[in-house]
Amino acid sequence: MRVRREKLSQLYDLGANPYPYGFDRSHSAHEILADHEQLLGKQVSVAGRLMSIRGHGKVGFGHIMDTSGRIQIYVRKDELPELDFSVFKLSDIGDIVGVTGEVFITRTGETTVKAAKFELLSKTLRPLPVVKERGEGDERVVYDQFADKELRYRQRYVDLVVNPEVRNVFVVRSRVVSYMRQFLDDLGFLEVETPVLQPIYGGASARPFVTHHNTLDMPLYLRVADELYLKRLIVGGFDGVYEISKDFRNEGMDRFHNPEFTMMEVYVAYQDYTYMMELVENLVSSIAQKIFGKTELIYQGTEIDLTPPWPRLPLFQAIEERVGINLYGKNLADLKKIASDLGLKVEPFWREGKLIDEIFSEKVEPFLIQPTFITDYPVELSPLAKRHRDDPKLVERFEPFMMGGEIGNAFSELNDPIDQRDRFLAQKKLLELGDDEAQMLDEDYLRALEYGMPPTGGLGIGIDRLVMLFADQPSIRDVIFFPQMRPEKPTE
RNA sequence: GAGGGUAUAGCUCAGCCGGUAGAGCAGCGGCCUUUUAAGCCGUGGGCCGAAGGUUCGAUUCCUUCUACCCUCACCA
Repeated sequence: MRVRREKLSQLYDLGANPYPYGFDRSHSAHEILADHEQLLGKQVSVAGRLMSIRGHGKVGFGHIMDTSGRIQIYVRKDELPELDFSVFKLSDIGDIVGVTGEVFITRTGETTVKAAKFELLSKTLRPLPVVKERGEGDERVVYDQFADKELRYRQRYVDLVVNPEVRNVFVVRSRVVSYMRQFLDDLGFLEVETPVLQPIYGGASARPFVTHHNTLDMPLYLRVADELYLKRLIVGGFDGVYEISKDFRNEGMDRFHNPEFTMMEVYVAYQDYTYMMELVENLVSSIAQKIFGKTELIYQGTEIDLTPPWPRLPLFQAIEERVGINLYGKNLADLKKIASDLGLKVEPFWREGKLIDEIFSEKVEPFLIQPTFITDYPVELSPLAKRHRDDPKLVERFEPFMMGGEIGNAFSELNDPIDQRDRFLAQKKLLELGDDEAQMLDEDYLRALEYGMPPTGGLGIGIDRLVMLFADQPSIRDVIFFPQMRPEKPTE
């Protein structure tokens, strides 16, 4: 770094401005490579980060990288102003530069810009980890990777510069969200925003983050879900609303969980959960269609076929197929015995719903690789879902599973205010029993339901997990720019 | 929370059975007017994660701590 600062003052001495105000680009690197036949001999301007330098005395080569890709540049002492050549000589890998000159093809056949002007656009003071590559495609060997995962997550800006495939993950992420938005807009749904800071949290079983508002002198919770506010908007008369936003859950972190994560929730009046199933499979498969041009993809070496319709499998049937026991109607003692016979560590305070859920997550979920809707959950697991039309012990709920994990949650929304109050009261009991994830009773939400909510289908989809699928990434940290980390130790 | 792993140069890593460190790349200086992991010559660079212990002597063995990674648990 000291050396770079010296170079900086040398640049000032030469009369060069290491931090100018702009640069007019005529082409991106990719455009020049793609159009090189038309552009041969023509003047172009490109700008980007200098990723390699090969000096040869009075000549030099280098590659500059912009968002679109890399292009080689060629600098000859006798073909550009003396100042520019001196500036080139003082350049380091990582510097941001602009080059103007004509396109030609080198002896070795690479399309290259021969500099008539070489301008420094921003001098770097920290050395960039240098990645060198040799070969193409499968033969490609990368040297000196910026490989330390911790550093890559902490200094994502460096990761993005040095590891181009990382940038692509986030391009995919952006496209997934944008196609999703387009899909929902095309259905005529309204994108809305609801409070992140909530006096009462609800809509999911999860521990919240708590904060405090000074003026009102009251605790506020960061939302764990958007659900209850979006349904208030359905009460208010919108036929379809959706929100794409961050939710916050004060829970553990692993490759499927980050304390803040992105959720899409959509609510549609006059529809039920069967409509939402079709919506999910059409939404996901159409995103695949737009990204890959087909509805199959490879995730971590396994082919996943997203072509609708996806199988619908009732929860109890799914368990029975895997475990060989039908858990429906079993009492608490039976369930405990079955669970421990299956090798699960049973906690004494678990109730029927929790036991069924545990058996399912342990024995069935990991095997749900291909997209599958698991349907019809026990009522005690789902305080906001409407009872099943054929069986009051179940609710009309489904979760889409794939890659051995859940990517969403949906139901026919409970709009009976009296039943809803009873469910809240049951949750309250759980809360008192020590279940710190049980939901709070929300009087205002009940009041909204008492004003009448139409039959409604609702759905939440975990965007991060969907992006993991589409970008073929093994961890949620790989699809979040700045995943949560412990604070850095104050060094330096 | 439990178990395992890792921590050595800017980066990636080597360093056996204890004798205070090495490679490639990057850096710096030089030569080189079509190179592409450019080449050639030269050169600087390390509190071997922290603290303690064993020992004549610790990067190496032991303990503790810290950070990160992985697996499990928790968390749908």
